[in-house]
Amino acid sequence: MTIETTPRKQPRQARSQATVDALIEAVAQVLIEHGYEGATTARVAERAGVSVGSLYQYYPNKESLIAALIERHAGSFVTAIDEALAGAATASLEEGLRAIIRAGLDTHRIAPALHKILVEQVPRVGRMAEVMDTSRSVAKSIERLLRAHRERFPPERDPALAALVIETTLEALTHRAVIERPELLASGRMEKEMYSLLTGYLSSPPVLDVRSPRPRAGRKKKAASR
Amino acid sequence: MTIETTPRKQPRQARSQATVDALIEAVAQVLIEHGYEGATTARVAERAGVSVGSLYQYYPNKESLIAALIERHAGSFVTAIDEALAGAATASLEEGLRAIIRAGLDTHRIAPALHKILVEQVPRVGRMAEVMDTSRSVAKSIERLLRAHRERFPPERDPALAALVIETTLEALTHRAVIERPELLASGRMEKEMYSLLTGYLSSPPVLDVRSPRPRAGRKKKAASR
Amino acid sequence: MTIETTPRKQPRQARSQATVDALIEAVAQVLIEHGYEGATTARVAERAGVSVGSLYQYYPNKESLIAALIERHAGSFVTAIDEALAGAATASLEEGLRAIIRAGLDTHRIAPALHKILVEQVPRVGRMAEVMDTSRSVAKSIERLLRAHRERFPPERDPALAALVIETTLEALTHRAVIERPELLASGRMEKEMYSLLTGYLSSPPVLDVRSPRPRAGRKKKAASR
Amino acid sequence: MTIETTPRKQPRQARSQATVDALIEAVAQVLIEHGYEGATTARVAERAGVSVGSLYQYYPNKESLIAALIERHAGSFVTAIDEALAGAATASLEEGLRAIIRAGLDTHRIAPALHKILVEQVPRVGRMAEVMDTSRSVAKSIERLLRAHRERFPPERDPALAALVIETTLEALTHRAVIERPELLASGRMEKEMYSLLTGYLSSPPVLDVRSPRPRAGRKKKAASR
DNA sequence: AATGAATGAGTATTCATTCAT
DNA sequence: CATGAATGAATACTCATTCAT
Repeated sequence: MTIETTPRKQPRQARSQATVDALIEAVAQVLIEHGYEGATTARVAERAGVSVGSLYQYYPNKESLIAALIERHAGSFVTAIDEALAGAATASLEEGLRAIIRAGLDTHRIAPALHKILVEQVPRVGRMAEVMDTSRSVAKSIERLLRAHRERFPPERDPALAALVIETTLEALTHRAVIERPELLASGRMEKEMYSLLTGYLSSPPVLDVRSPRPRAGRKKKAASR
Repeated sequence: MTIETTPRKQPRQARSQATVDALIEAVAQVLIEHGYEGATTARVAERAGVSVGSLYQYYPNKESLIAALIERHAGSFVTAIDEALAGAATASLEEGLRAIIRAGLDTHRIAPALHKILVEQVPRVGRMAEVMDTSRSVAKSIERLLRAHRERFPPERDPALAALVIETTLEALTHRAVIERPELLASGRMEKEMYSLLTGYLSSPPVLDVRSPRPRAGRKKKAASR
Repeated sequence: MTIETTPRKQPRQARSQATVDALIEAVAQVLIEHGYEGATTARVAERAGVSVGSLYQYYPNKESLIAALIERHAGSFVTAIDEALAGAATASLEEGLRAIIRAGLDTHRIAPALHKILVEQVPRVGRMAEVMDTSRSVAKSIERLLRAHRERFPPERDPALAALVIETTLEALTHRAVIERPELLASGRMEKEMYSLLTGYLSSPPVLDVRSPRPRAGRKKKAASR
Repeated sequence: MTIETTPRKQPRQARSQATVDALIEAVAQVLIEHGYEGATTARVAERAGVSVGSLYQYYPNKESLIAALIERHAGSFVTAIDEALAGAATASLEEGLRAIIRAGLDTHRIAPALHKILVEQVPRVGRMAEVMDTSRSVAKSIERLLRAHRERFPPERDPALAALVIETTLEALTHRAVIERPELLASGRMEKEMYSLLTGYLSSPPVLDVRSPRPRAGRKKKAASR
């Protein structure tokens, strides 16, 4: 009696595909217009120009419908990152970081309103939690980038952890900018800050002990005072 | 005809105060156990050991009840940060950063499960959006810290923007750690990474132009290659 | 954000029409059995043999459902009056009056119990107030009748005012008879009194001054003493 | 287990009486301001400046409270009519009618807003039905007036029935004027129409048979053509 | 007597989901 | 395959009434 959350059928006919597309497009629109609470199946179906019955023909429940929408967006995001890295992989670490930053910002620039809703209102529960989690995949890509430039970091640096940190911060900054400070996106300032943050982070030596800072901890102070 | 979201009455009798406390405690528990959607007023009232009627005697609607819970938590967070900075204000920039990091992590360590729910499931809509927004206040505090050490940064650095970046990243990293990688918290590794991130960011010179990186951009490379 | 009170959708399938009919019939019955306060949507739906959901598929709220019932009755009443007058328009004033009286009584004879509830318990508020107000329309019809026989009245008589008086009194008398003295209806006595009241009223000269009746105000006394 | 609807105690102390008065005054105000549905016991108590508990000290339930209000108003109305007739009893029939008309209008002029609510919104159910029925008493008074001038009517005229008709029409016209056409009250026009209606009615001979009107029914036509 | 906190049955309304046509 | 009518469990919220203080 577990709830199905995967699409019900792989539409093979053109008409079916059109319906599926219309539905996804419709959820997006309805989500933007009415918010998560206001996104009823009836409204989505109506907006898609099909009947509720048809909606359920392709998606077993509301969750799966929204999941599909998210999946598509998340997917395009992951793809963008990967492509960016693929293109820049051979290049320098800096090129790679820039590529990631730009890919992230670009993807979010497409449908900021939708992203806002997705981030702010859609509950990260059940299937949705999984689907919304592009982080792991993106983090993996970043980790790969870092490992490709292993010689640039001291051996104490854990690439997986650094990748997690980078992914998390980039995502958070992108969302905040998209949602609250779009002008920082347009002007390119956010991009600069992100770049500065990442290069600073990666060049900064791993902290040995944060808890008991020795008064004259030479290295740390120096690093910070530069 | 706007919806009231502020508590309904200031309880004057001791009995009332107990009811209010029980309610807040109950929402927290129910939220953790049943998630946002499952947090019905009936359940909360039952858990609090009072009647639904009593719930509505003090909170005009479900939203205001949850908002009250959030407010309390958010409040304690902001307070913690401010106290941390107050204590460290006279000290070095580094002390200040450490204090902020630790205050953030400490606050979230108290009720990570609740925080998870709050962050992942509670829709940032209406009143909730406001109440959940501690960022602005915290960012202000951070900005103050940065300005107090203005001589440490090149003039191009905008303290307000830097504060926004710091606040955003710290919050995101804290949440991620709390939610997905508690062991990073326990081991203190996350704390180190955060510190490294911030010091690196602040010591890294503001990027002049990200878009057209000149092949042999001496300074940047150097900074990054450290 | 005003409350909708008009029916939600025009049923297109035969099944729908049946549901709508069943609902209207059900409200009437429930109203009679349980009174206005006892007429819950659940009860109505149950009596109609449909689910609450179906009720709300056709009526956006309880008010609109009851309004629909009233509208139907009121409509049939207005129609009856108009038909009565249409048929009697060419005839004498007396024929017209008789027709109106009878139409009113006849309509109310159909469902006196329902009328009782409607008159006594349904609050004349919002939409209901409008819908219940057949008076204006009926008064207009009466006015038309009076004007058609203008030569029968002294010029001081204001047909609009007279129509209002006639409409009001007929309605009140009908209701009272229906509710408290059904035997007066059955015996035809009420009909006679109404006729007598109207003809007396219309033949009586408009009073010139009620406030300071001169002791031997010839005309008035005479008129009254007849 | 029948519901009590009579006041709970006869207050003997001055303070009690003040509370009772305040409560009655408060229901009236609340009724006017918020309508019947909006007249909650809490609101009434608050407006009266006492606690809900106190309200229930004097009235066993909401119904009895409103009933008390109605009773007071109705009582003053009946009293007014009776006094009017007592004073005019010895005088002519016309004087009596005028006195009744005026008494009715005067009473309603005092608190038209409250009357509107009472008539339109308060459900005539249970105790309320009784209390609202001043008609019987007033009709009795009118009947007495008519009998006192028995010689003025043909023996076929049933004084009880005529009284019922008069009472009903006067009440209805008064309410309508109060509610919808206050200007007719102010100008005195309604008073004239009422007088005209009553004298016309009483002077018009009882109709013998309404159903088969003889084409040349001399008397009736004459009466009407006046 | 007075207070006002507490009660909880009761109600309107929504919306994901099903299924006969 | 599509439709949209029908379902009914679930939920927020109200308010008359009680009763401990």
